[in-house]
Amino acid sequence: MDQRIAEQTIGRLSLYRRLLDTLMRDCVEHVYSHQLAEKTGFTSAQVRRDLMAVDTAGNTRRGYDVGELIRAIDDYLYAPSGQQVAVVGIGNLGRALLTFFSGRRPKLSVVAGFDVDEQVVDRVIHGCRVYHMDEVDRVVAEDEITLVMLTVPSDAAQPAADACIAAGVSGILNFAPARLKVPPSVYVSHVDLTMYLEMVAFFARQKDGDQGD
Amino acid sequence: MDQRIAEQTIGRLSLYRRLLDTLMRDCVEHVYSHQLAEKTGFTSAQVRRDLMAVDTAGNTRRGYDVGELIRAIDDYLYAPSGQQVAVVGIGNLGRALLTFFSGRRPKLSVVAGFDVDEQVVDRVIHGCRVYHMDEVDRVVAEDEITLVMLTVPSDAAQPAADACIAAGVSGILNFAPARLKVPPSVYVSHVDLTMYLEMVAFFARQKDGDQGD
DNA sequence: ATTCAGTTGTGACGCTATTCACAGGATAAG
DNA sequence: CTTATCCTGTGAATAGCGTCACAACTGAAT
Repeated sequence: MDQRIAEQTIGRLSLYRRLLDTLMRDCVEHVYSHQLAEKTGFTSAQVRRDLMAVDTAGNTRRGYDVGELIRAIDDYLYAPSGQQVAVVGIGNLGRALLTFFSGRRPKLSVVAGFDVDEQVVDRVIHGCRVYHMDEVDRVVAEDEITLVMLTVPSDAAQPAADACIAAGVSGILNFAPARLKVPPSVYVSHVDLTMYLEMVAFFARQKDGDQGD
Repeated sequence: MDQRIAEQTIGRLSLYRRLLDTLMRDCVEHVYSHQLAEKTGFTSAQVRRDLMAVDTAGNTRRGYDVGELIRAIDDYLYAPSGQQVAVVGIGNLGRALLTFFSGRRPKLSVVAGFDVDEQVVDRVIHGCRVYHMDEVDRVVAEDEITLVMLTVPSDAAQPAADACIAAGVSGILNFAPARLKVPPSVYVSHVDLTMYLEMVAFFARQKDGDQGD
């Protein structure tokens, strides 16, 4: 974790990492930067630039060794012991996330859910126990949860985030359509579905207008 | 829809637009760029720069008129008649999106779902009829659907996208962890949940290491 | 041994988005 | 009417990211 690294680079590394899994499964041993570029839609220079961040060295004739590259990206991207994640807000979206992430990435385990609705508290969804928000301090400490995905209604987002931060969470993936204020020691990323849909609507319309290109 | 506009600008305009709704509800009549900046976390210069794209003029003493600004952003961002949206892939995430967008933005109505599973086909979820993928051509034409949200398993993503494009869709919001190849007349945006979570994991860890700032 | 084709790693460059900074303008107060 | 204040709109400067292009290298073929 040496110097300042661009968010975009981390995003692309995560993408390469997933692609490498499929290559590994297909028993591919080596891969060129231009092949990774082809599959991701970036340029080969971009791929090589990104891989400079991780501790690896491509062979100038065979490209990158798939196994070695996976190890290098894993070392760079993931905590050795993994990180535990909770979903806060067990509505439709929260449930979908519990299902989606169940066993998807080995180093990121979703281990708990939180809600305030007695109807879902104490239920087990996809192997995850749902706790009442009142228990967030205890459960976050006990299960060493460092990350939460926040899927509560927008007016509940800030208080819920505050509670999680007080409990010791250091990263929040926020799905509520509200901007969170957090101390500088906490990292927040906003996944704003409404914004994404409006962006697609705008640019799709623009493409329709331009007819092609 | 004049000249080339940055994707980020459109995203921020969508954000300002939503914020303005709450101001309007609170009967606020005028707003300064620095107030919008405060609420969104951008700089006031950024806000003013973004608003240059839309047809509006702030008053140098009172700031922007809230109603006037809403009108200007709406004119710029939305098709006068609105756009119809479909959800393709009615799993947990698809259902969550149907619920989430139900009546959320007046100019973007989710009007249909598609799936291949006979168990969900013909059911009505949150006011949306679910059709079989075989009917995509007919339904897209009849309901004038121009956008889809794609929430199918990753190996079904490309064929599903191709079918939608053939039916006339011009914008795709793809939630499947797969990069889509589409003709240049179609706009695609990838919402890669795994990537977002891994980014949060990385930067949260980095903040933990740095202890603050 | 030599040549050759095709790759990596990276300094230099260029482009685009953001921020700075200030001229010009509106309003309220005196 | 004049002054003081605090805003907007925007040209210019800056920063950040991605691309170019090429030296250095590898291994296969001859």
